[in-house]
Amino acid sequence: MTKLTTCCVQPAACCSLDISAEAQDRLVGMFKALGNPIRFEILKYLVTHPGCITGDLVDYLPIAQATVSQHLKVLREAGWITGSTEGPARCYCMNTEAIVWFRETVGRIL
Amino acid sequence: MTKLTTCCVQPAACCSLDISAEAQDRLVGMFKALGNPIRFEILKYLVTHPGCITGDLVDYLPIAQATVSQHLKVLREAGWITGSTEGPARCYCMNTEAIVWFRETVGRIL
DNA sequence: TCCTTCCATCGTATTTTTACGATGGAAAGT
DNA sequence: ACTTTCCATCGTAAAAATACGATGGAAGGA
Repeated sequence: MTKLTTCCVQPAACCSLDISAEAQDRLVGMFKALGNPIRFEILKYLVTHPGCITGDLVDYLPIAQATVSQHLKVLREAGWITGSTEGPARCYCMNTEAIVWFRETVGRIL
Repeated sequence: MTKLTTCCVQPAACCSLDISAEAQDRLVGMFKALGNPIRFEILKYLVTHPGCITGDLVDYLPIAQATVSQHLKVLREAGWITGSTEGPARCYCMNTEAIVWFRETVGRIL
């Protein structure tokens, strides 16, 4: 291994990189899900409009309903949001626990 | 706007969502770049092997040299890492400033 | 100068993502 | 029971990401 340390500082002592394979998969999935402008916009919208339904997002976003649903599914599967049935509609919220976990995990390994 | 707040809690007072369009683009780009298992592995490797060269990563990762270079470019353009020429080789390091910015921004808006 | 090492970029094939319209299921109102 | 509303899913087209081998440029050693 060639090691050249003249070009950058050593990592801080806090960086342990102690992460299980499962946690890493989960984390990468969360990164991937938010690495899309529309999905980021959805999460932003949910911050200011907690409990809104799919139709609200369809009205707000410049894309078709089917596409919004698809993005919501990605965010749900990545754990960023939760959806619950409210009569005929579907109510979406941020998953606060997941967000806390994300922040803590990123803070721990990076 | 239909608002159903029975299904989730209100957002914390800390969540301002105050982010410029440029910052949002940068943030989404950083999310996107790390939303790939290989690139996450690269960043992890750089934490424990700061200042390593491309060849080290090529030896470590199960993919071709051209692909490693491509991933390094993505991480560089997203701001996660910096590369400097060290003779014929190329030395890579995490971009500490960018990581701090990422952590702070995520903490502020989510 | 010539050769070797190191690695970024090009061209391209394959896979994945993103987007849409169409369809249908579930729930509420008539 | 019928209709309407709401939205997830299906099928598919287009765009983007990912992977590879091949090529060539830049730097150092022989």
